[in-house]
Amino acid sequence: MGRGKIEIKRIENATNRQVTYSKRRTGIMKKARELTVLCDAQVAIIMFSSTGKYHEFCSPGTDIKTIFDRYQQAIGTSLWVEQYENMQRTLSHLKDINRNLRTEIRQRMGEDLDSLEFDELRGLEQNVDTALKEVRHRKYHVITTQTETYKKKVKHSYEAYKNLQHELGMREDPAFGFVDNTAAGGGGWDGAVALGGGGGGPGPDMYAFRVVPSQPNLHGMAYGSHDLRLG
Amino acid sequence: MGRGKIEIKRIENATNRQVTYSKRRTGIMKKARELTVLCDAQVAIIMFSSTGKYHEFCSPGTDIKTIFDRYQQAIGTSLWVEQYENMQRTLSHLKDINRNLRTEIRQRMGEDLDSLEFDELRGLEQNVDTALKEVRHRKYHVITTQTETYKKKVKHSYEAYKNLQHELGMREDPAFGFVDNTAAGGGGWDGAVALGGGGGGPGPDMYAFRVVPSQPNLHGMAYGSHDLRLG
DNA sequence: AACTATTGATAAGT
DNA sequence: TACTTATCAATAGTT
Repeated sequence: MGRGKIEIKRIENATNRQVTYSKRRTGIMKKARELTVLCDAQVAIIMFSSTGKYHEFCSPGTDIKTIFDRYQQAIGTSLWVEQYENMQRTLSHLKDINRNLRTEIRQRMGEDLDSLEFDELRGLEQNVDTALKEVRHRKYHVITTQTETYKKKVKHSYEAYKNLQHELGMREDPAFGFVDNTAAGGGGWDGAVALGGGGGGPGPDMYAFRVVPSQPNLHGMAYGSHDLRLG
Repeated sequence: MGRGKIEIKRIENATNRQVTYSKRRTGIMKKARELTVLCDAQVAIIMFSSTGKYHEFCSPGTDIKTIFDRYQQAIGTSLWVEQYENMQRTLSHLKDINRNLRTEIRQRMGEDLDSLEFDELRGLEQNVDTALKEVRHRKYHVITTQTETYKKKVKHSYEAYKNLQHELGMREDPAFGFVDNTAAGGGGWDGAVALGGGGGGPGPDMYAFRVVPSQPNLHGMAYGSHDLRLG
C-alpha cells in the first residue's frame, strides 16, 4: 500500500526504517484504538524501536498492569503472580509464627496468662523453673571462670612485675622509683582486679561485676524491654 | 475500507462484533509482525475480546515477560518489581526477627546461654525469676477460682437433691430407693468434686488436677516442645 | 469461510 | 517532520 509494493524484510536504510516505524506505529495504534471501541475489547501494546525508544497503547478504562495480570491469569502458569502469591503466603505464615513466638515470650515473662488452661500453666511453671535453675547455673559458672581468669592475670602481672623489679634492683638505683608499694603484701591482687573489672574488688561485692557486652544487642533486644508490636 | 464507511463506535450486534474482532485482530497481528521485521522492533500485544478470549503477539526472539520487564525499566517506576522487592525486604526482616525471638525463647528456656555476657545473664535471671512468681501466682488464682466454682456447683446440686428428696418423701414410698447414702453426711461434697475434676478429692492432692484444654494448641505450641527451626 | 467493492494505510516523492 | 498521492492492503457487507 503505497507507491509500490515492498518486501517484508528489514529496511537497511536507518532513516527510512525510522520513518516507516513511525508511520506504521501510528497505524497500529489507530487500529488498536478502533478495535477497542468497535469490539469492546481490551488491548495492550508495548513497542520498542530499533533505537530503543518505547511506545505503548492501552485501552481506555484500564491499564497495562491490569491487562497483564489478567493475561497471566488467563495463561494459567502466571509468570509473576505465582511467586508473588507464594511470597504473600510465606509472609503471612511468618507473621503468624512471629505472633505466636511473641505470645510465648510474653507468657514466659509472666504476662497474658489468662488464656492458659491449668495444665498449661503447670507446664509453663515447671519449664520456667527449670530454666531459672539453668540460668543461675550458667551465671555461677561465668562468675567462677571470670574470677579465675582475673586471678591468673593478676598473678602473671605480679610475677612479671616481681621479675622486673628484681632485674632493676640488680642494675639500677633502688631509689629510682620502681618500688613495690601495694602488691608486695598479702592483698596484692586487689588493685589489679579493680583495674580489670572496673567495679568492686573480689570480695562479697563480686556479683556486682559489670561487663560491657562485646556485641550490644546481639539478639536484637534486651531482656524486659521487648518491642512486642507485630513486625 | 470495505463496502461502506463505518462509524468508530461499539458494534451492537454481537455476532457482527465478534466477526469484526476476528478480522481486525488478524490485521493488527499482521501489522505487528511486519513492523517487527521491517523496522527491527520489539512488539508485544495482548488482547481480550468482549467474550473474554485472549490473544497475544510477541516479536520472535523474545517473550512477553522480557518485553514487560524492559518496559518497566523504561518507565522507571516499575510496577511489580518495587512491591516485589519490598516484600523481599519485609520477608527477610521478619525472618531476622523470628530468629531473634527463637533465640530469646531458647535462652528463656535455659539454653544457648554461652553467648550472654554476665550482666545479660543477671538480667535474664531476674526476669525469669519474676516471671516464675507471676506464673505461680496465676496458677494459684486459677486453682482457687476453679475450686470455688466446683464448691458452688456441688452445693447447688446438693441442695437441689435435698429438695427433690424432700418432695419425693412427701409423695412416694420411702422404700422406693431415693435414699441419701453419700451426701447426707458432713463430707458430702467429696464425691461431686471427684466427678467434676476426674482426679483426687479436694484434699492435699488438689494440685494434681487435670483439665483438658478447651482449645488444644491455641498458641500453636506446647511449652517445652517447640519447633525451633527457621520458618 | 469466501468474495469484492470500497475505504484505509502508506511508500515514495516533495 | 509534514504533506501529497499513487498504489497496495484491509475489511464491511454480502453470499
